[in-house]
Amino acid sequence: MRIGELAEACECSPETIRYYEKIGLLPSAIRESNGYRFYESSHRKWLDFILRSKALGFSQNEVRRLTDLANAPNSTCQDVHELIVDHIRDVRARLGELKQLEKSLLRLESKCIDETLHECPVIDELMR
Amino acid sequence: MRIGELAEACECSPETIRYYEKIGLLPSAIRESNGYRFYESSHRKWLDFILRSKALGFSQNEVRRLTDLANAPNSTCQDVHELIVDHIRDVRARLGELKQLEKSLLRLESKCIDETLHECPVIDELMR
DNA sequence: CTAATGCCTGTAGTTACTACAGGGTCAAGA
DNA sequence: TCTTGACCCTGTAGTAACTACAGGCATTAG
Repeated sequence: MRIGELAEACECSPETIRYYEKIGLLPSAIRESNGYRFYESSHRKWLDFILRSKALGFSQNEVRRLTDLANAPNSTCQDVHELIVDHIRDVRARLGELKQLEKSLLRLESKCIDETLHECPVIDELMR
Repeated sequence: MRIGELAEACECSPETIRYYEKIGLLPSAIRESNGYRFYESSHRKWLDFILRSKALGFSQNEVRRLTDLANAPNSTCQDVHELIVDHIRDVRARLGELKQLEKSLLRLESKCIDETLHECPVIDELMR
């Protein structure tokens, strides 16, 4: 299949596919005689793998490590486990920050009532 | 004070200050005869305002809207309130996504046990 | 006098793409 | 036969929000 079909099948854009190839995340496509990229089902699997990993919040770098692990015959499941545990820690850290943020914002919001700006308590507090 | 002092006082880098000036978020500094930037306490207040807003997760664009509101004499506190409510909605959306992510990752992680990669259930699932 | 700071401008790099510009390819319709 | 439209190609620039130089003055302490 060509890039447009693959893009539709995986629900991403052709630009994204070309980009992943360029940065070496996706193996290069074979070329038709006219220069068009040609893909087989293995490419689709690979791209799906990448997109699913991204959907789980893994960065490009982490996805690269995952694909490397998937390809290395002498790596262990333990390595994958570590990657996931690290990532869960990151996600939890971000969750904590966001919860804190939500609390601060709610406190700020509760101070905000319909008045003229000159007495706006939010601006006052931010300005201190 | 000079840029280094201001940076220390506000706990950010001189580069960040120059950057904020460049994009028009922070009013331009007066220059000493040698070309060095010179700041007064009003600049410090302004920079603090920006940094506090950022700490609350507001984007540059939102911070700009906040500073505009703080400067416009005929705007109402209602406008500020709207900005905050919008932002709270964003934060909550991100919180929801992250929680979902955490759940998926934990499910994945629970499948991961110490085995050789050939049977790694995580890779299998991502590859499908 | 010189070395160490601190300051200046301007550019490039970061992440993960997206959006062109300017061109080639190919099948179907007038 | 010609042209129109839908694809495809490469390469570059833009996004957010900075950070990190490179290359060069200014000032001050020893």
